[in-house]
Amino acid sequence: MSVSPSITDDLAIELADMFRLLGDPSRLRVVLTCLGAPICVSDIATLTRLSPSLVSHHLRLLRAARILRAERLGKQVFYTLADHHVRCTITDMVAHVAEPAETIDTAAADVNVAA
Amino acid sequence: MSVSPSITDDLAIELADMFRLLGDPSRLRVVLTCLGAPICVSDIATLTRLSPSLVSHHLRLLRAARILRAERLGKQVFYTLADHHVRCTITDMVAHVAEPAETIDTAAADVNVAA
DNA sequence: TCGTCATATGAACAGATCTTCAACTATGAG
DNA sequence: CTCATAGTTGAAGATCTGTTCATATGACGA
Repeated sequence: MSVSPSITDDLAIELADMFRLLGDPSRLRVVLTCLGAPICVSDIATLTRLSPSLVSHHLRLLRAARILRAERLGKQVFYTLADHHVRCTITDMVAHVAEPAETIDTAAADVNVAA
Repeated sequence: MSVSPSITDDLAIELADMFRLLGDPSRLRVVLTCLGAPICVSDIATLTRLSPSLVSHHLRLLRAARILRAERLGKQVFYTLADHHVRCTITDMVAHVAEPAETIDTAAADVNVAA
């Protein structure tokens, strides 16, 4: 249930890299645009109201992190989510921001600090 | 199933804020330290090998974003995850970085683009 | 081949942000 | 009250990062 008994620093860095990529509003909007059917760069730019250049810069980072996947069809390149874990991650975070009143955590009941 | 038909820019900004907070290695390590039982600031500092001052700075941001929750017991302040959505978010992202070979997405199967 | 559309890339600047250091508040013991 | 411990806060600086502009690549049609 818990993420892991002990998470190495390397994993923490890798994890942080992923979250950091989703942590920019413009770049996140690019990702959100790719939640549905595969979409080409110019359409992403139109929907997000970002310049094609900027979109391309962001797409390169998202591709490198395997958050998005690219596929060329003729002149256009279509982008989709690389795997469903990213979708779940975003869904969970949406649930978090959507429930401001929910502060009662079920887990971590007893205070048992080792040292 | 999908996150939402259309996500507003405000939500995107709010979402990005959350991800950005998890996007720093030091700050993420602070959060990871709080995955288990409530833990006090000095213990977080020891485990993460960060200065108490820096830990406190990070904790303030994480508290403000309702990622962590604080509770005072005597001189010490104990921190825990504010809700389970954050735990899920991290778990999903761990799954993402742990499975580099998984590039076949179950959703978004057919490429059905007009253009 | 040439021209055009779609996308990608590199350099450079402005703005944000992580970290440190010092000083400050709060709680409890003697 | 005084002291020590635990934690917080503010300012300042070095670093990183998002964005823009200009240029380059790739693909298709004439």
